[in-house]
Amino acid sequence: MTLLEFLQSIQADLMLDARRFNTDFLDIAPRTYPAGSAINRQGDQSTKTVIVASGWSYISRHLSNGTRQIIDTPLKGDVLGLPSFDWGASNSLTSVSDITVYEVPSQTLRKALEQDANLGMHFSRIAARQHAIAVERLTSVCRRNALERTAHYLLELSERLGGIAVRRYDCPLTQHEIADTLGLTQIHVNRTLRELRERELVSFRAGSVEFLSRQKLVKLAGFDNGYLRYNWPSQPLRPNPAHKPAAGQAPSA
Amino acid sequence: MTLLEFLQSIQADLMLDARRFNTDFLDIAPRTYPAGSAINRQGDQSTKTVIVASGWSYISRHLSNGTRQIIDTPLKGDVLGLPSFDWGASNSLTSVSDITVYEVPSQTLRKALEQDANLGMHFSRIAARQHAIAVERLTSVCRRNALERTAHYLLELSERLGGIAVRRYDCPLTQHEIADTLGLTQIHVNRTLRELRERELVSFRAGSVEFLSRQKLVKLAGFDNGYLRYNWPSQPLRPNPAHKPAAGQAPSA
DNA sequence: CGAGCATTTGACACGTTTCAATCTCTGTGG
DNA sequence: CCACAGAGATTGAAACGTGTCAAATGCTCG
Repeated sequence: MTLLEFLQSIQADLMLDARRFNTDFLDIAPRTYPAGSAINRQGDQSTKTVIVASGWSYISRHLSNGTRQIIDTPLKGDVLGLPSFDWGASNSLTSVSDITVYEVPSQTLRKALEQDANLGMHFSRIAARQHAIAVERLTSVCRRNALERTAHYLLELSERLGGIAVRRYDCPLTQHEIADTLGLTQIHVNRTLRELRERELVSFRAGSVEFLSRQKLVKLAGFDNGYLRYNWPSQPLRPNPAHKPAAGQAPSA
Repeated sequence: MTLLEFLQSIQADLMLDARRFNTDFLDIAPRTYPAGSAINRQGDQSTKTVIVASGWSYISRHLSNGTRQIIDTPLKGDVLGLPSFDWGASNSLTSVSDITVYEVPSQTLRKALEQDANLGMHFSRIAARQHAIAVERLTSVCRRNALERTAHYLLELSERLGGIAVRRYDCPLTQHEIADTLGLTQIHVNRTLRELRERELVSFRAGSVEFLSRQKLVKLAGFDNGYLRYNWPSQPLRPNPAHKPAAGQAPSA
């Protein structure tokens, strides 16, 4: 199996058990960390790319004033530390639950990139999506209040986990971690979640997120899932029957 | 001249007059827009990549609630609409001053990418830097107050314009545009700029930014320019004498 | 000279933070 | 089996930063 096929399979079908794949010959090691591990620390000179197989974690940056900002919570299929992204040096990766990741040495990636032009395009799409997520969060933090922002975030997580059909999902993030993600305080996240619950929009209690009225929530948050779509090219560099443009999800907003 | 050489030259030496280059045979058209033009509109199905040669502009996103968020103010040498980045559809590009850009058709880019493996790496580095800028802004907006945030932004612009040696620069952005960039109101940007001036840190009046005490400003903002460095690989895919890792700037913080 | 846009200033309102407790779990040791 | 500790969640009251509203000033261009 090529690295490209591996990436495509882990990302195309989120229901698959990642361990089904024989990745030995790819020089990719699946590795498990317990909850609360520092998989990468800001400042590390790491030279590996990490692909999330299962579990929750967060990417964070620590500021000189003592605070931290959570950049994103990568989910199954997300790729961290793309080639040329000097990622490990400036970001920490901490597991929230037990987590399984594939760690790809830079050398392996370099070779694979030389051999397969489509792989570069694939990484480019992944990078584009991650950038779109960061830009959407920036927009959210600047232009939406706490209620809209939290609603938007919970909707984004649901779509990234499995699409618009998801009615509820487990989320092990603490209110403090959500606060550090959305630029709020833990206390205000608490009040905001209460209001979302009292308005019968979403309920987030005991690690379980349940949508009560997804439609109203989408409207409140001004949520448009377009930015989460992988932008498959209409014509791959070489024939590639695996993916068509139509593979994207239908908009929910 | 190859596209890669063109990109390298326009980005390596910001002092060069971009019009010196003969770009005809690259199928790259230099094009000038007057101030206030909509070079790209959110929703356009554009299939071109834009390289900024000179002038100021901003990338913005419009929300359903009527507000807008300015994502970035690209400067000379910045590249917009990288391949796979479904950029034009979700972002607007508006000129603030008269601006000259190179517009590269997707087809040209596609061919160039197939011919030169280093070009893909080059774009990857550009994408990484843009992502780092977005992440730093997200961090800034979430964890710095108006004073620190504005200070940080003015420092970032100076470094992107010419490095730490820049004592003053012209900036045609209005307070309203800066507000839409930093997640503030125009009125509060005004108050903040006044305080920065009264504290004798930076002066921003009549389109001119002048550093009064860059050292104190860096400290106030918690500014570390590491995220602005292009992450040149230690070993390019093929020998490439033009760039070495040491080509980066020295940290200022 | 006046229109239009950007800037500047003041007073007040509001959203979010800060501070201080209390409450609810869950796991652990006596 | 219960007491306890510790982490997370919840609530209230007050403080603070930024937004909102309103108006005046300055600048530039026809």
